[in-house]
Amino acid sequence: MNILANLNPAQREAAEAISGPVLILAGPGSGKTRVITHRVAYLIKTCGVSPRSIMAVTFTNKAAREMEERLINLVSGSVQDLTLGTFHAICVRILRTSGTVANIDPQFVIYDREDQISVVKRSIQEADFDPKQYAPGAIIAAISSAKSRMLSPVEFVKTERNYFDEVVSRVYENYQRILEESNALDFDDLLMKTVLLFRDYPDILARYQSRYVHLMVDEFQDTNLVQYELIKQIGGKYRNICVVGDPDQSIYSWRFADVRNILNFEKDYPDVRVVLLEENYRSTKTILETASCIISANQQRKPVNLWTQNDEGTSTVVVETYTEQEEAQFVVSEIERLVEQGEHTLGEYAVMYRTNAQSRVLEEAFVRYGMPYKLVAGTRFYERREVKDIIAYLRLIQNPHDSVSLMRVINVPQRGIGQQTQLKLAAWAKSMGVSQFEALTRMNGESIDNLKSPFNSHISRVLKVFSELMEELISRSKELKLTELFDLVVERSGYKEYILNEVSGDGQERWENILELRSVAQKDYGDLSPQECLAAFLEEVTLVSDVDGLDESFSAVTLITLHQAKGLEFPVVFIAGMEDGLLPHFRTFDDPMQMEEERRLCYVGVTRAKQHVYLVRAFRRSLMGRSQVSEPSRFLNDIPKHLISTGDWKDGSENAVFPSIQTWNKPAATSTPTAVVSEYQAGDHVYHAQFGQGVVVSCHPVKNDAEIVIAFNGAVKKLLLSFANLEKTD
DNA sequence: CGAAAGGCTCTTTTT
DNA sequence: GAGCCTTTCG
Repeated sequence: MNILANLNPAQREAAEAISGPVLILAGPGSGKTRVITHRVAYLIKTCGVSPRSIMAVTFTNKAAREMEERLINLVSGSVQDLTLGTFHAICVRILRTSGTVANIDPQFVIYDREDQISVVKRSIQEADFDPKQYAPGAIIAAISSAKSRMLSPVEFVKTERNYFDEVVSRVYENYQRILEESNALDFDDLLMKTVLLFRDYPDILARYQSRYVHLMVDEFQDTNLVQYELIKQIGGKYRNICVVGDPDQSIYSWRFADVRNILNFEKDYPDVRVVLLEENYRSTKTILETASCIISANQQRKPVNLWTQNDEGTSTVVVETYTEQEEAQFVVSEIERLVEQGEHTLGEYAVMYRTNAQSRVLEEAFVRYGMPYKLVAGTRFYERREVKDIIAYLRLIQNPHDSVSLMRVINVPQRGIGQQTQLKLAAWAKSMGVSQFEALTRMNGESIDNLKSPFNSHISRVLKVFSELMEELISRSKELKLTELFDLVVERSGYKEYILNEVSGDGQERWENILELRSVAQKDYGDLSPQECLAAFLEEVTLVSDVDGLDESFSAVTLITLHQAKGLEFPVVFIAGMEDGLLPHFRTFDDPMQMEEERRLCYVGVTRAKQHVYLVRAFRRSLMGRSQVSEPSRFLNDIPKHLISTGDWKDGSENAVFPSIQTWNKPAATSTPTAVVSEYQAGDHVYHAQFGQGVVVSCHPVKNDAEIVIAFNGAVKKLLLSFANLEKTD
């Protein structure tokens, strides 16, 4: 059987070009993923290349997982030895296995954004700057920018151009020192340290170069210079490098991704073979034309010729509502209307938006209607306080030098180790030149250079209890299975008791999040040693991307940011918040380059759709508390009138009177008497028409109604009692 | 030391 | 409208 039989000529050319550098410029919906997977399958099956010799880089872990699944089907065999994952995940593996020579302790932990903020704050203070004067975010961005150019603190100093740079360089110096002392790497370090490792140790690079005969990189338009360099290094021997991208979908320049990588690729590899994928298989002609008109207004771009054999399809629907609440109601009721007409199932709808803040109002509407939805990374699971606390304990066990985690949990639950004590501990450790944890272990024993412990006997005892707790956990971690260790941590730290007795009353919910984290730890990590399991678990929870958690096992409307939507497709797409100030975002108004990126973002959104696109906006919207009036998105002006319909719910005139909510709403909310509330109690079994069987977690009155939280199979939902239409069951 | 209360500033997008 | 920080009091 010919693996490439079902590809069109251009796709086949791209898949067959296995030697030398290849650049695939793939428009949206042109079967890019298909080409990549078939290319790998072709290498393995037809050309007899060992999976071990292939590295394929994807943008998210989800994309990697899907590619693996498809490959298993295509090659009907194991692809275990294939190196497949994100740049970050691949670099972690390289650094853990080969980094020791470059002084990288394989037990390193990875600092995420929140950890970075905490380190930057400390760094600002240590540099004697006013922490209120400099936004940690801005400094992190500057440091990240430096690392994306592979500048160490020392090298960064030489590039200083203004006072802010000077501030940054001094903070950067502290920041990097704290990371080193903590045996921690941030996201940028993972990439940069790998490139430096290869640069400084050619023999190690040579090993990887010989192994990876074939390299492939997806979403190449969103790679940064370090990632480019890494590919150049590893592919240096065989030069069989295939990169796939679309400049029109470059939307991560704020993360220092650089589209110029595509141009440079053609320069660095003059013998490159360029393949254009221009036939779109995803969208209707109308959708494709709408998208083309939006993107064509960009100045900095080469024209491309996208086309499709698909039908004309329906008009692009442009809708204006009065407020963002009505916008949300329109979206939900429109979906309901379409579903009732038999147009697609709920899982085939997506609602996209520019900012995460927009999701809340949308979510509320879905809850009120009792319509199932999935919010991609709503209040991101791994960023929740209780989840991060437990992760911090586990990180501390893996790597006791991790000062951010230490400071996070040393007094959670409260152990009487307050801020003053923590500051003293930090200062004492610094004076001895050891990590804070090491200082703790010296509480009673000998101190270095006669630097005696600064604590009184009471505090000393409290600190000793904590350090003994950690030492016990560390020693048990060497023999216990991951879930056993997890349970031990939660019990012995006192965290379980602490969280369940929270005064705020959401202790139960937080505890359930911890149990959910535990279920991740429960998964099969193969036959790794306890230490390796712990490392694998921590790596997984740090490098997850939000879309990775997108659950496709049940049918519900997807709520997602435009950035997260990249690479996905849905039959029906709503883009909410089509307003100047939101899309394009007002922070981009004074920068033409950024403005072009906003346009690309809009293009990405529209091109996700297969059948129908709705562009929705609200006339009035509250932003940061204030209610503001906004103009329609300037991008709407670029869509020719003949592609648009404004829907029949509005009379079309500029000053239309907006229909009252009731015209699209379900029957008005009949207020539920408070007495009914007590009808439901935690533990009751109930039935819901869409979610099925569930158990009541909590129920409390709000205004004339009640908010009821129910655990359904696999998902916990918060519903408004009057809309939920519950049936009590036994 | 810790809990509670009040005041402050933001909010783009994320591996 | 929320999360973070500071202040205040016990």
